[in-house]
Amino acid sequence: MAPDDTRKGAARMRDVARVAQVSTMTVSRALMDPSKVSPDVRARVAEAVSAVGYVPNKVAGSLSSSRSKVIGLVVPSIENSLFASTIQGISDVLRRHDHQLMIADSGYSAEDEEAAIRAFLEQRVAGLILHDTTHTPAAVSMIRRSGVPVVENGTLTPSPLDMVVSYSNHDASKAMTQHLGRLGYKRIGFVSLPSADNERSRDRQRGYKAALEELGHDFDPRLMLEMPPGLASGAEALLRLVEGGGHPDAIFFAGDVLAMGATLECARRGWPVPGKVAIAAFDNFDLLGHLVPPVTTLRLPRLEIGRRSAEVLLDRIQGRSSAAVSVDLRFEIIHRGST
Amino acid sequence: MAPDDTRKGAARMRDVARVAQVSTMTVSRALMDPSKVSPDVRARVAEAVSAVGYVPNKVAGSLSSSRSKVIGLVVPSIENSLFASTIQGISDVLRRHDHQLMIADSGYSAEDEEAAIRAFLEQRVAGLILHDTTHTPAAVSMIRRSGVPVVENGTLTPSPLDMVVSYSNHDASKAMTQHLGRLGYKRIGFVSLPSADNERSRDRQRGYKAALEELGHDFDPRLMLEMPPGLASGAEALLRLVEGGGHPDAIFFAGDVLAMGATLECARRGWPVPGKVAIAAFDNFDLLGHLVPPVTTLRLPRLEIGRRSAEVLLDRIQGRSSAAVSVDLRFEIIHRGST
DNA sequence: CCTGGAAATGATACCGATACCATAGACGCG
DNA sequence: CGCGTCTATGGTATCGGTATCATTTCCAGG
Repeated sequence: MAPDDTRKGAARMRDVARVAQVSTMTVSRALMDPSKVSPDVRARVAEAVSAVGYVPNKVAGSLSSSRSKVIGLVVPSIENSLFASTIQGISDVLRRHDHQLMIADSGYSAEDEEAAIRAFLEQRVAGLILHDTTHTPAAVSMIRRSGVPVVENGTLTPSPLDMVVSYSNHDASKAMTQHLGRLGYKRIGFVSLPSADNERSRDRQRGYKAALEELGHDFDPRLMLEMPPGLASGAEALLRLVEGGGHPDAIFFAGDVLAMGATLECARRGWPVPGKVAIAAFDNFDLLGHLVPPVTTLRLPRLEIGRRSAEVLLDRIQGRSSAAVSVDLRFEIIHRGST
Repeated sequence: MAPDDTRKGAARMRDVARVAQVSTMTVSRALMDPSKVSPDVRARVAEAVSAVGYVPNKVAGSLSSSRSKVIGLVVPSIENSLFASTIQGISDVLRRHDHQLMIADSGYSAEDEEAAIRAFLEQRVAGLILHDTTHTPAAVSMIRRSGVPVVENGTLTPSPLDMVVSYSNHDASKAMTQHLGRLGYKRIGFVSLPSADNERSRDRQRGYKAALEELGHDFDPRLMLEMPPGLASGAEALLRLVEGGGHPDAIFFAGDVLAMGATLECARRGWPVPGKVAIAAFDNFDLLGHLVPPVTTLRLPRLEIGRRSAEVLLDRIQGRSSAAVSVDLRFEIIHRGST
């Protein structure tokens, strides 16, 4: 059967070429870099493209040019809304630069992260953004061999794979603890997520202890707790610390939505905040500002982390930079009624 | 220069083939369908793969086989945590089936949705999941011509592009309104998102009116409002309705976090809920159950929508189904203290 | 012992673009 | 007027796999 216009399936570049009466090479140029083609031809190609309903095949394009416009992102959990802002920031920048975003979640497991990374490398992504800063050895070696640029953004790790964009969890935690100290609180409790596989969590704990030391407070293990994330978990942590013999006059919740759960629990019990106990949070959910009382927290540059991650990655990909990059973004304390 | 083991760049299948002393075709088979090669060869190939650090190139594979394992998802906003559960559900199922997820957001604009769809089709995705049910004509025609299977899941639209997985916004809205009626509320207010480009919002409005009719209540335009999403917006809606002459004794907030903003505003003002006004919500943020008072809301199958969307899409892609699919998922009313 | 067919493997074309180099014409300048 | 140079365009190899068909080997069954 001779090829004709009625063939099934998507139109290919050669169909456009035939209609426009030029070679495929010229069509390719007309689409990639119109300045290299005469206005006349450019118009004929444009016409032919819409006539045949041509949708370029980037798979073939990527293979041929060994370039891709896809970025792979691995977050611990998609459902956790804390990451949503960062993802949005990445997405915004990528869209502006005509790149695509692939997402996978590791479920907080380094093995699943490795699998996700492998899948992305198989897709020959142009770059990777990883939230976590701890990886399996296999993942590290795959990434190294592939030569793909990487941005990590969970915390300002001292030994990055490649580039880092984050804020310092240590400094933020320390700053908030000192803030509480300066407000006159003497027995400052601290609740974080489990630190076992979580460098961020460890950084926050170290920051807390560093601040206590500078404040001249003794560290009291009865005032420190690790809890899984969640509203109920925050409420439970509150009760355990308040009734646990440590007699806290303030508690700093450095983990996902824990502070919210604790504040709501106080409301349910009618405990005055900060009368009974002061509460400070780590995450900047806007909701915290609307609770009664509004909760003191940190403003973390989550959207900015996403944006900058995408930007430094694109810079590297497009050869505008080659140096090691480490971007330390600012955080800020938002003082509110709860402390 | 003769090819040798020290060449730069990623190892290719032919490198594996050389080391394993077989043809590339055999390597391909050993990786794709091990049952088609002898155990001996299978072992040699496996060894060679790790020896050279081979990472298959799916770009080349997709081009050659004209199959892909990438699914494209377009949501109105990534940052909006309501979609996060759905995305998580999709991601979970895709991971189990060895597929990848590409995400784009439309920023609630049909034009941007079209651009995202075009980009996905250029990547030759195997399937599309779209949250919205209204699309530009160009988007519709591109999708049709491409033959790519599509799932829409914003609402149970009567005229889907292809497959639908959702719950009925109309029925859910009606059910909640009737619930309020049965509780004895006589002047039920209703706040939704702008309906102009939003079929979901329109469905909810129609459900509200249908319920009023069945309850024998007259529709009072002073009791109905459209507001943009957001906490502050919910607070404002509350004030406008309460002080607007409609004298509501209950308000049903059928839009993102509006109910939360309203409930928190009541707390700030010391208005008893439901003494001053009862409040019901549409979205099932778990937070709503922890407010004081806990807020009556709907349990919507967000995670399930994601899972089922991915499942029906994969079924179609893998040829296990071809019929039109419309999955109507259940919702549920969670009665709490606010009503 | 011959033959048919299944199992294992290989040779080669091809997927749909882009890279690279060649070529034809136009134009400027000594 | 000849030559170099630049612009616009095309021919062809190639990216790294998979599809298809051919080939070889081996064994069962008559």
